[in-house]
Amino acid sequence: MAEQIHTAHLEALLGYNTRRAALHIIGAFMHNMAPFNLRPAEFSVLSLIRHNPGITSRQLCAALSILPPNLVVILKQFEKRKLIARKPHPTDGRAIGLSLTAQGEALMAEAEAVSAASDLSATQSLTATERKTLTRLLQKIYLQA
Amino acid sequence: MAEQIHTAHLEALLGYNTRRAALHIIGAFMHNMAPFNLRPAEFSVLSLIRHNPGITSRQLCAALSILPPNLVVILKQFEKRKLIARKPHPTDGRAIGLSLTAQGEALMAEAEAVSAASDLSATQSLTATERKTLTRLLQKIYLQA
DNA sequence: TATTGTTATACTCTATAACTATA
DNA sequence: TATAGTTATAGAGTATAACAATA
Repeated sequence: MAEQIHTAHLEALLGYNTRRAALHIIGAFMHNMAPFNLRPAEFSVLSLIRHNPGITSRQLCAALSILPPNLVVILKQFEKRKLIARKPHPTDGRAIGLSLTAQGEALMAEAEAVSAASDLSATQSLTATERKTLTRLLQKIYLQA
Repeated sequence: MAEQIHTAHLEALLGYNTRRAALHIIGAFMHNMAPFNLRPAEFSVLSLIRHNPGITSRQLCAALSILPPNLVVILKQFEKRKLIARKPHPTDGRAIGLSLTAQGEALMAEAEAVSAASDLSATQSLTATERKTLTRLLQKIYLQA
């Protein structure tokens, strides 16, 4: 019962290690973002809108691998919270350009600072160089193919 | 509309990068494991039972961060598929020791080979050295604290 | 005909409360 | 009283099908 469990075989898999590390970092993220009432997907949507004013739903879905029906729910809540504004797209009558309200901008200025601090805190066992190396290798995986 | 979306701010977050990479690798894993009818959590449970015969539910939950009620469902299906056997624990009457049946052993011998191949294929943009470095850094994150 | 945004809905994953039997 | 295992259920997260408006 008090025996040591052998996990070496699982720990040889990059899928297992990546998932465990992601859960660790994102767990801290969710805890630190709770005061802002933002979950990971919601934060990333607002962040992309902030740095790409006028972005459309379709572009958000493509960039974040979110399915359109699920984004609709997120944007609806943001509008209710007065964090985003919808403006007709200049050239495409079907599309709608998204941008942050002053309130959304204020929220995200704080939230992005907290997210960076949370990231550092959750990976404080790494040196700055190791963080940079890790970032490069992870992006090599999902930005290829 | 055809504008380039700026994702630099998100890509500076380790949480974002780790999650995207995990989704990439685990997507391949699920695709390759479909013939075995094993999803990620199910595979890891069977793998731990295989390399730790006699392991208990509680030990599985602790090692894999699975909540007991969710493990019950998984084990019930495994028993229906005749992949695992339950034997009373030698010293603790409350606990039950888990082990693979011959059928479960045969399935996992194949499944673990496929999982390793899937892992390599999903990270083929990395060199062997980079994979080793990545594994070390990821484990440093979630095995600490 | 293809695409943007939307609705409704289903399925999976994860989490909580409460129970039983053994320690 | 504490722990191992279980039941039932609720909540997120993710997925598919089908539609209206515009290109």
